[in-house]
Amino acid sequence: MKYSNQTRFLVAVDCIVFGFDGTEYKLLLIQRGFAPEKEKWSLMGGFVQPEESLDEAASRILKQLTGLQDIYLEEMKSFSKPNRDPIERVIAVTYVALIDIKKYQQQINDDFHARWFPMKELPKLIFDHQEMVEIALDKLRYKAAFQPILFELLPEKFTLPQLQTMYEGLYNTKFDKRNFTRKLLSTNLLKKEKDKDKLSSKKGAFYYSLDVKQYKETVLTIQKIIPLHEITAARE
Amino acid sequence: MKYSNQTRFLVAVDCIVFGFDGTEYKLLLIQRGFAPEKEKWSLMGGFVQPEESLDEAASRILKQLTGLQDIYLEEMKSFSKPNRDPIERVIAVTYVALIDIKKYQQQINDDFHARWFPMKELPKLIFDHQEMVEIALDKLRYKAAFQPILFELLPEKFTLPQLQTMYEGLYNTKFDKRNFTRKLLSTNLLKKEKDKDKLSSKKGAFYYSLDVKQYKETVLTIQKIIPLHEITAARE
DNA sequence: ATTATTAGTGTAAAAAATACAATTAATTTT
DNA sequence: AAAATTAATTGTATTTTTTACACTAATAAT
Repeated sequence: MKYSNQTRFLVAVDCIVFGFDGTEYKLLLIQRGFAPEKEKWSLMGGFVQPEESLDEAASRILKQLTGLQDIYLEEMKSFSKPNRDPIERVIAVTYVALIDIKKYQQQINDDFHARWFPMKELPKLIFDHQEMVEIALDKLRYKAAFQPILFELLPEKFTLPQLQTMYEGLYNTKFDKRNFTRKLLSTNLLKKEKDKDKLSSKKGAFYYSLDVKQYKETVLTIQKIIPLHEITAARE
Repeated sequence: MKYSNQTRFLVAVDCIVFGFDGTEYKLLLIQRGFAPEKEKWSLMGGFVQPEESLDEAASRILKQLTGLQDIYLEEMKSFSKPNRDPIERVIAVTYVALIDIKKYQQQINDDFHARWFPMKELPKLIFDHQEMVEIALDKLRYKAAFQPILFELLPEKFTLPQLQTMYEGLYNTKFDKRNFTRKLLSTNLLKKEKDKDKLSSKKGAFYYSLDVKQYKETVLTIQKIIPLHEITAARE
């Protein structure tokens, strides 16, 4: 027994993978391996398979691309204009992933020709992928203003100046460092380590790490991390 | 030219339609007209058609159900477990709509047997529709804490006590009325009318209306309407 | 030893949020 | 007509949060 007389569609998942290298935000792109638009830069995506949910499809695709599992991954929005793919109608559901660039290993499988691009130097992307990235970035700004999700971008140990650079980069602004660190420390998510990062200054900056227990308790809690007027454009 | 060897799927849109009658929140449900689960209560949904986007499909479905156009409607989340529909795999994308109950006309087409149910007296719903509603409600709580979207639920003219009841109902709490009205008036979204609603009290409460110009400028702006500790669960 | 560079820190003022209760307007009852 | 009832309306003082602002500390390079 089936639903008869209804059209069936190709459904794809496209992953918008953001990274942060301590200085700037980057986006992970691949060179598309098949026509149309072969060799053009593209988000990592793939067709949904018969026995997997969309979440599972997104995890599978991300694992293929990065070799990583258990990374931050969240459904964002569907893209479904009938002619968005010139070959055939494809309904795309996008997912946003946040990963620590340093954890990323160019995988077993280098078939994808994946590359990190600084957000300010993105190449032309296929189809509506540019729009997907823009919306994803806006939503990330919105979300990160209330929930401490940007920690997903950081390595185990990071410094307060790195943390601040990360937030300043997302909102394209400068924060006063006394007020910023006071705010972030007041979340109780940070544990001060004993050693310092000496790479970026003579004095060296103490490392901090995420208090994972606190984080798990708090990540779903709403906090005002960033002044609301910094959030400008699209949002959920 | 087509993408060969890929499985195609039925894609449906399901609409979670919230209303508020001045006292309590309600959900618009229909009795499903075909098997399986014929006659059971269900969200209003339908299959995506070949030449429409998902947004267009949602608008079409909502128009069929309510007779209304140009109502608040936003994509929420996909639901895609392979066996969520016992007949055949269907990937559902949900939309949330907010409508003024008083504008709703039981349509030309009464075929759907649509009915408003108080949120606290929902019947058993088919498939995963109950989960959809729960998630939608959580996301509405989140969103309404920052953007003045609940006005979509109100008629042209409403009173401050009604407004407060609406917010208190969503967050299942009580607000101090001096503080609450001060907060809402400070948004500059409200215009005081000359007449009063005499239905719910002897003294009568002045009507207010939405300043539509201000609203259009402000609706995408983030404001802290509700204390953050009132927001508990799911969010975008 | 001096210089250069970035990390780290405290306080006062302003703004926002909260706690709190008496008065007013109109209808209903006596 | 007076009294009682009911819900709407209104202000202030206190606490909390946010903002503005500048000097000292540590180390490497010269």
